[in-house]
Amino acid sequence: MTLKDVAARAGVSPMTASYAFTRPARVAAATRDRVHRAAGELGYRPDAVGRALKSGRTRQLGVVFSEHLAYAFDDPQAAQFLAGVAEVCVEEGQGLTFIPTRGDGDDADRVLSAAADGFVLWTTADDDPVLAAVAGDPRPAAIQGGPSRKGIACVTQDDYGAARAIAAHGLRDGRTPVVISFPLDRNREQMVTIGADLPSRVPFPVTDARLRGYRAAIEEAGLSWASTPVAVVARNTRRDGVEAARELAARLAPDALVIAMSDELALGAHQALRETRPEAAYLGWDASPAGQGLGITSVTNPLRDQGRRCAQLALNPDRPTGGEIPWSIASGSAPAVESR
Amino acid sequence: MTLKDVAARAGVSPMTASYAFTRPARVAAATRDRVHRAAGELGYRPDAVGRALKSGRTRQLGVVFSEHLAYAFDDPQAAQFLAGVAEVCVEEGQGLTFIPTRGDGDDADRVLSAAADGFVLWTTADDDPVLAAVAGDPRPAAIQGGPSRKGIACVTQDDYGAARAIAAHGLRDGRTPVVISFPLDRNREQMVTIGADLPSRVPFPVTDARLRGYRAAIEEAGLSWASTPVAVVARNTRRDGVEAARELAARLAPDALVIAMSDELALGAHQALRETRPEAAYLGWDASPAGQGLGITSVTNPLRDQGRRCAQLALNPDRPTGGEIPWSIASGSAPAVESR
DNA sequence: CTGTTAGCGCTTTCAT
DNA sequence: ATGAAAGCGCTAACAG
Repeated sequence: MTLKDVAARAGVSPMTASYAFTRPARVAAATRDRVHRAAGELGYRPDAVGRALKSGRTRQLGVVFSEHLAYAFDDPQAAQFLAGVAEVCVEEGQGLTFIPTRGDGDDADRVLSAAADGFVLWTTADDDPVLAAVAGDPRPAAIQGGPSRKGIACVTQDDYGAARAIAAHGLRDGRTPVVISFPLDRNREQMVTIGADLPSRVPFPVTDARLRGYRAAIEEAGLSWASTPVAVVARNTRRDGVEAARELAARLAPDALVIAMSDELALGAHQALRETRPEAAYLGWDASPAGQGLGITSVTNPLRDQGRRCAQLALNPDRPTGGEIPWSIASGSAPAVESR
Repeated sequence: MTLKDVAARAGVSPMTASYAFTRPARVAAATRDRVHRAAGELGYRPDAVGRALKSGRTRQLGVVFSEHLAYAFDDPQAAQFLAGVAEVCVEEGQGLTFIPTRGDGDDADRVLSAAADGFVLWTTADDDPVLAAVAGDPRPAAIQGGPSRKGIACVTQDDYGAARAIAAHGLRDGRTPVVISFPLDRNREQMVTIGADLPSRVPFPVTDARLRGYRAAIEEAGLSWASTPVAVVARNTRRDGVEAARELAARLAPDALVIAMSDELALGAHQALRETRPEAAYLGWDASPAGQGLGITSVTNPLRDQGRRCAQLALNPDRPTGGEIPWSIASGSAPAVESR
């Protein structure tokens, strides 16, 4: 069932048959119908691989998560982002290919070898080899959250400004802060430390910016960043939030302000501390419905829209970018039963 | 940067260069190193398209959601399923391609034209043309939740038995049931009706089986299925659960049993009715953490594992299937503040 | 409006 | 252990 067979059956050349599918207008209506009928009778479908080889375009957008791929689906924020990417792919008639990375040395090769016309990356570390590989590839690419690189369009919100603003908001009535942070490096080592012992620069740009923002607000509130407890999680899950809160428990004032880098982590902390620290307050990120429902104050983060923008940039790099990613602080209202 | 260039630079034939990558053992170590060095210097990466054309294998698994593709990422259960699929793809060194469907007549062609060696489908309706198309294609395929078709391996739990069991459990102490159901057809029309007015057969097999299970339990409890209110949602989201509950409100006894087909829907109903029907009880499906935390009783549904199985079946159709998908009834514990 | 030519990058014979 | 020939399915460029 190749195009040649269809052409033979329709009594035309393969070229005409090809045009009947790809440029219907270029072929006389009668001929076109004959070709389509022949194709139907033979059960012919154009072959994407042959088409891609000749045309040089795969009509696929490659999506790279430099993590164990399954995590992408476990993280609700990543899922929102992917939903936005998928929307654009559907609108533009493009396919969506996930490029699995395994964390071994071949990841960069795997990405570059992929059958894709452009790439969308989920935020990663400065030293991720995939980043350098994609930056050096001529195909267009966009990344959510950074790091920023020449050759890769960067779509992100002002993490520093938002972190500083939400922490200042949370600290306005004199609470004592603790921080629950995303991982500090690609080893994802879980630990509890203090501000003074953090590295001066974290390779994940989102994490780095948020830490700097929290620090600025804490110091501007007249508190000591150096002695602020910081729990570092391995992954952005509720479970890790629970564990982080448990490990921080000894250092928690009754009126603690738990500053978490995501609603998932804040929700985990809330779950862990509900009983023992009923007066604690929580800051998160992404303003999830669950977080809002439990009274967690959060930074809004339109990840679906960022997914849309990344996909658009990776498909049509020349289109205008669309300006800043907006954010605001959403103060969730605690459920009635808890406001006693 | 084609393989020919690498071969020329390494002073070997293209064949030898090819083998140096695909069958390293078939080439003398010295030659192999020379080829690899030449490739490194030239920045060569094998081209997936050329490879696929000649070998006839794309090393990609195609995933089809016969919905607006973005919904796949909005539904936490679908995300779990995808996480399982992705895990297997990473383990097997396969790529993962989403095949977007648009709901138009070309979906079947799009799926069959895709560059994929096998297909994984998310549960769909009996009359979905994609189903027939994939069944008629020689490539292996697996579907979660059915419908079952020759040529497509079906991975599903016993929805009828589980629905009957959980409904019987919920009805054991005399509550009055209402049902919140997934859509009844591909139009996804939202509505409120009663058991008597439901079609005798729903084209979505999962929905059909669960409705039949609920009906059996309700009738076995001596209640009237015909007069049981049934709200039908358009999509499996919390928001739709809220709306369904609001529309049912007038028909709700104080001690109502809200039988929802998912935890998402049950959570929405719980949110809508918390204030006005504090004594109501809720049944869901999938035993999500959020549902368990709010005391929703639910059927466990290992969707991640089903994703793994589907991927394995679509990649290695000869491997053993692995037996039944287990389920049990998980009774969430309501938070302390509500158990008064 | 339709056909001819040529070749995209790679790998499966089969020979050396 | 290596190479030569051939072609996977399709379409850009150019004729006719």
